[in-house]
Amino acid sequence: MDPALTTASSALVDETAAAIRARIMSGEIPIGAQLRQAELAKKLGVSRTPVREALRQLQTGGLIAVVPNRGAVVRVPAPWEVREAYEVRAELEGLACARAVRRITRDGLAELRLVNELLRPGDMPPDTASHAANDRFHIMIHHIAGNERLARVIREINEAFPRNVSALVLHEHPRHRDDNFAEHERILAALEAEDAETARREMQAHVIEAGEQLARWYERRSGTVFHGHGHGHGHGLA
Amino acid sequence: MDPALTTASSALVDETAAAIRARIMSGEIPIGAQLRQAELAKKLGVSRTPVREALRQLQTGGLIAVVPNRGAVVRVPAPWEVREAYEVRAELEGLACARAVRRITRDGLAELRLVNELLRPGDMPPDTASHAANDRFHIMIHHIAGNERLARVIREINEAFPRNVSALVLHEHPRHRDDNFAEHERILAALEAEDAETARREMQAHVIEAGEQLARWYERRSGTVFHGHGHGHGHGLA
DNA sequence: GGCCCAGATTCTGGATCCAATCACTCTATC
DNA sequence: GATAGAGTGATTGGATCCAGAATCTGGGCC
Repeated sequence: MDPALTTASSALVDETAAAIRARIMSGEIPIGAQLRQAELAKKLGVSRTPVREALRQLQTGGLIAVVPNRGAVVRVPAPWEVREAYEVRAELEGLACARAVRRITRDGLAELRLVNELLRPGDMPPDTASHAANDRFHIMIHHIAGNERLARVIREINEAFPRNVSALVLHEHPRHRDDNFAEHERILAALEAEDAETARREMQAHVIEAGEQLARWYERRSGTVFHGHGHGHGHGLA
Repeated sequence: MDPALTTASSALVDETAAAIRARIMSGEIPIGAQLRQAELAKKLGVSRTPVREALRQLQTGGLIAVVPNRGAVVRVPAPWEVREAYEVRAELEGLACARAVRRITRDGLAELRLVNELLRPGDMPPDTASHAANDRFHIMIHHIAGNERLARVIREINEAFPRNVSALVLHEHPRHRDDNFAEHERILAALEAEDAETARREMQAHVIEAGEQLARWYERRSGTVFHGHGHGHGHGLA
């Protein structure tokens, strides 16, 4: 990638941070769960020091919250936070799309279509693989846009919310998958037509819609689930 | 502010990070300088542990680069990095402006004008105070926009580049100050006219222009200065 | 029977210790 | 005289130690 932005660091902390982030993203460590340093250290086979620095990194990213003398917890996003973040993301993904129109090649467009075909309704059962394809569709556009900072900021926003929830939302109703696919198709059409403004608008609407679904999920969750009383129930680290 | 996004953490590391960041931002620690943990710890009156975690935080922000086993240095931004970052920032500040149009009050507008008056050409000599006023002008708009995530992302982008350089650029030529003031005036006019699209466009152009000036400064620097703070052939010293 | 206070346990956060890595220097050889 | 190599010094990174804070439990009191 880019040697300037790729802060290599000391490997161990970055690997530790990546490992913890992955477990949160996959839902293995659920939102609201306590992150005990000693437990993570033992599980990952390192001492507490790298774990502490890794947690600090994740805290900066906003994925977890560290309260003084009380440790770290996986943040439970409030619905308004999701809407705020996705409004920002929509603007940025719109920009990425507008830039991509001027830079995309025929091969790139074909590849993009290929990825989106994986999301065509009816083709496959709702699983995590199709959600990965969904991510890849967006990431490919960021790459085509050719602005590393832009891609990085979007990625940082996404990393503030566990992906398993997004996957859940995408698949909880067939309607969502159908809409998602159709929106992607409209974006592809605008890219092919080299219509930057339409591409931007379609992508913005697409992201806002996804954010709204996600926000509604968190709304339902806060309405139905007692978030609290988490005194050492299984932690889920296996 | 917001208890959810304000990751309070353990105070000491955050204070340490803020202190180091401030020294870099002010130019007291120049770009390219080595950041030795023991030295910083002694200077700040803490042990190396909080310093290490603070450096990790700053690394995540992109202000410094940490190379394994070789310590941290204040990053020297490449011109293309500045242009990339400011293109993203322009988009986001444009969004902030568009949102602000729909939310600003008469009092808010008056306050904004007052701050910008501090930047009127001829009123004061080029010093850091006027650059602080410049920052405040933008931050006030972010606040009025009422999207904390948006404000935070913009702030994070700004914190990737030392502010003293921005101040330097703003004042290195009277022309820059004049342009800067005039652009702010156009933004204010659009805000007062409740013309969201014009406000957005003016702010975008304003930020892009500032980014271009900053990028040019780094271009000149890399052309004239040995970057590497060269002890390359200095073995005969002392 | 419920509430409040005190002690003990657990965990985080700061400091210190030690090993490993890297840079720099001095020397020996070509 | 220049270059390659070994040795030494400095600095980072990982592990351990210790103190402070919070929580949980148990007992006493109302």
